[in-house]
Amino acid sequence: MGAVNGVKPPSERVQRKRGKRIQEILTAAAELFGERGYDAVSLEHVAERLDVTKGSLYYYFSSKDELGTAAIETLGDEWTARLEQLLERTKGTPEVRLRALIHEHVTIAVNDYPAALRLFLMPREWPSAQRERIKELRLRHDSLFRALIEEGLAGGEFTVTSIDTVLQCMHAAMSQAPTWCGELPSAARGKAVDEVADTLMALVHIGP
Amino acid sequence: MGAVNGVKPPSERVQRKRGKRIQEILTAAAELFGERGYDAVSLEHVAERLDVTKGSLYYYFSSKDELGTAAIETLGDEWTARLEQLLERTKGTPEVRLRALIHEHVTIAVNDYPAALRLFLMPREWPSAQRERIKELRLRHDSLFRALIEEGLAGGEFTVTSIDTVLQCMHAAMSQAPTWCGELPSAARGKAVDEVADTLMALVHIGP
DNA sequence: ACAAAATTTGACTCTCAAGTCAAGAGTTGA
DNA sequence: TCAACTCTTGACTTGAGAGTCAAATTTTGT
Repeated sequence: MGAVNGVKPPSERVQRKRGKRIQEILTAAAELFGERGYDAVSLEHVAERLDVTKGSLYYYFSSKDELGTAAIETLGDEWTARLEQLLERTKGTPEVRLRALIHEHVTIAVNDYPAALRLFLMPREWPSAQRERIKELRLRHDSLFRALIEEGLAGGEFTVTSIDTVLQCMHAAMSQAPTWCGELPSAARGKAVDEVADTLMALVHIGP
Repeated sequence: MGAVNGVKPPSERVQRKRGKRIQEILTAAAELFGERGYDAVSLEHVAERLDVTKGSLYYYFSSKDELGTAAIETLGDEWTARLEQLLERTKGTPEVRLRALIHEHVTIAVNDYPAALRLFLMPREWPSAQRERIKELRLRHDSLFRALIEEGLAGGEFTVTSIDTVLQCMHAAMSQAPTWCGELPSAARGKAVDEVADTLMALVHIGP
């Protein structure tokens, strides 16, 4: 009864090539979305950066939303990986490590993806089909911060009113940072990022 | 030499009426932009809310950007006025007053204009012609917070690394609040807003 | 009541970006 | 080499929203 599948599967080599192409597209798209935001980037922009035409993109992705979601996922993975690496090479108290994490996160945002964070913070911009996926990404990312804060709380180094609220405030501030640090002359940026990190550390040290 | 102005100026009553109409339009537009953001609202939406057609809006404003800027101005004025009123009726230490200010600000954002704050925070969304105007609005608004913080610093109640950074972080967090508080069942919102206020107060009490 | 002025309408144009697709170019493997 | 498959092209359709405008409607002042 099962119909015999009449078409050959593509060879492995061809599949690998396809996978590579998809990665190239996702990287280009992630960069653009991260620089200018989802709505502001058209598929022609993405195609242009790759020196192809829009039509090709539709050969790999069936819609802008599908490409967009996949690209954000790529971006999120890379970002999280960089933060994890940072944590691996940073030893010390939760205080020291949390500060380093914040600093790295803001640095990535300011230097590499000035518009990326609002993609994660604002589900409003996304078609509802992709919301859940975005939330998951956000959660994984959040967990790096959360784990450190919990560790600090357990050790009595940190105090907070509500850990969720602290996380939300922290992320909000870090997401906004590119907007204001981006305007600064690059000489002043380093200092600005440091100040953000110092200031945000206050969130886990409630009152006198 | 001066050419005689051959056209009658409209009567005062007519002018007042025109002014009122403009206010109606601005109010409707400010509500919509505040709820859904600038790009997501078309002039047809605005017109629909007023039970007229798009064409009428162009009788009063020459472009969407002009209407948009004016509407944001209206919204900003109203918002600032509410905050000023709050301060008038709240006496006490800078600590008490700053907390009340934050609380009120977040409450307005969450209840009335969930998408409004990003219009102020993200110059990116605006055509460059309007940027400066928006920044001024933001500045006036900021000054309420800044004044209180400076007062607290002078009195030795507060400590900060950088007052500008604190303000930026505070605004970023308050702007984000509607996104996450909005998802909560309305019973939990009050508590959430309180926690945001408590948490943000930590920003002006830099640690031990 | 009526002419002039103010306002509103709705049909129109323009532009931009998403999405489609048949035909052509390039690759692969026998 | 050649047939089948993979990929790319560019011209196309479609839809949404900004902006225009002459004509119709409503308001105003006399």
